[in-house]
Amino acid sequence: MRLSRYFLPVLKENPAEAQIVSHRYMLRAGMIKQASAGIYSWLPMGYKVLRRIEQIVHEEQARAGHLALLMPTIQSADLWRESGRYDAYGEEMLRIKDRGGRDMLFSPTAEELITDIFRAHVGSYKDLPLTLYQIQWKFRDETRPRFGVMRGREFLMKDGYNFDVDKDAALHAYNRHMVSYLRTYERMGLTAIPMRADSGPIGGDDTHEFLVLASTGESEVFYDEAVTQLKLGHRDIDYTDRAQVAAVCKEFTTLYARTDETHDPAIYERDVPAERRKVGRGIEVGQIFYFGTKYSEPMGATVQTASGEKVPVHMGSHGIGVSRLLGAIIEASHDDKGIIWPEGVTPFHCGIVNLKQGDAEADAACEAIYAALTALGLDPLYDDRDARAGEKFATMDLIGLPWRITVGPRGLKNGVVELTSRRTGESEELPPEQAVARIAEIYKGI
RNA sequence: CGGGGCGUAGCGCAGCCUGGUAGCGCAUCUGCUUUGGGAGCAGAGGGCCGGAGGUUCGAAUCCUCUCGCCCCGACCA
Repeated sequence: MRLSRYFLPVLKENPAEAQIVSHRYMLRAGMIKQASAGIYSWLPMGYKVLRRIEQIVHEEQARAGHLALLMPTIQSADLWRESGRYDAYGEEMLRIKDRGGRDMLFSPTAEELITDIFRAHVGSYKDLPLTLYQIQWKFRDETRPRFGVMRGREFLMKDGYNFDVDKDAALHAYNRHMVSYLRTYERMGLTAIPMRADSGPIGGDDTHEFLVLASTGESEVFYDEAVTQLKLGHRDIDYTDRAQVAAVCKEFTTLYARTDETHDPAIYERDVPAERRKVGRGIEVGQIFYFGTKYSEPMGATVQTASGEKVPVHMGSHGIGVSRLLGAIIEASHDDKGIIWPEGVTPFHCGIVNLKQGDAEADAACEAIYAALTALGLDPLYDDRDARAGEKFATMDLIGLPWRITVGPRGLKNGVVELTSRRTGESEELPPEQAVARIAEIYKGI
């Protein structure tokens, strides 16, 4: 993409309403525009990152054997009356009447609808296990939306639902989700720690929240410092292997890590050596639940077992806050100049800064680098504006592309361009072809 | 939902107390000069001051109502 042809309305000054860094930078980098309280338009660059995050979520869900589908945002109240949640959910649910006076709602979550789909089409234990998920907009009419996309009223969420024949199988689904989530967050450059949590209105016995440590987080967290060192890495995982998946979960949930809701000082002090006890704040970027037959029983979602008996299926639900992740990633990765995108989610793989637009040699060198990167399947952003170097650098720093190739007459005289890491600020001079090769190398396998 | 605050040009703000026909910086457009970290000079365009009533000869400014947004707290898969 050429910046002169792109829509990137960057702001030089901080918008008054933005209090936290991710909100400020998302507005300043031209990623979002507020439409009303807690509701945002996603401008091209914000939308690009959003889609990138979605894609990672999809890929990791597919790897775990889960199936994508899409359910409507507007749902009939009838199903919600059946589960009893139409009255129980409260003011957070946006209620609407259609022209026929029928009660409708904007879905805050989809247990009812997915259960309805399941009971209509599945009747045998042979069809299990089954895990269906979607990435769809949700609406929760929060009394006080804030922090930009971190706590909006409308937000994009991945919500998944597993259906299993018994509790053991459902707990395997739970574990499978935990592992797939760990991998998902790691690919985005995040350290998200699973913490034992409260089940809240969804109900159920087992639930973990995934927290990204950040000083602006809404939850207070207590943890063993060693938990932040755990890494899934590229290890091979067979998601159908119950023992292997359970072992990974054990590895990641044995060390103490809890939110203030479930924090137990006695256990904390008993199990965590004093020098490793950490108290901080975290951003909740996902949660997984096992809730058994809470919805399948009242809604009649049953399967026949091998012995011909009809039993309610065991279910769980699993969410990732996709739009919130943008905020969380920025909170976890920025400096005083702007965003620093991890390679896994960056909107463009690298920036090309032409220091002297209009100079025949510099223009030609930039075009050649642009073409070479594009030919390799990479997506560069070429700042071809007729602007001064300082402005181009400031823009690149703000929007946070992890790598920058700087091209100017001075370097070209010696046959070199500059390759700069946004994260470390370190620069290296090398011939254009080598710079291109280095970028290609960096993104191999990401 | 309780408490506090703010709506004036695309963004950031001043003017309001003490009514007299709207201003600054950045951005935008034109021209010239510049060109390795948000350039300089000269010129130009852009706002019925959130909305509706009221007081007044006259309202951005005073009064009433209303809408929107932000902050702290409560709330929150």
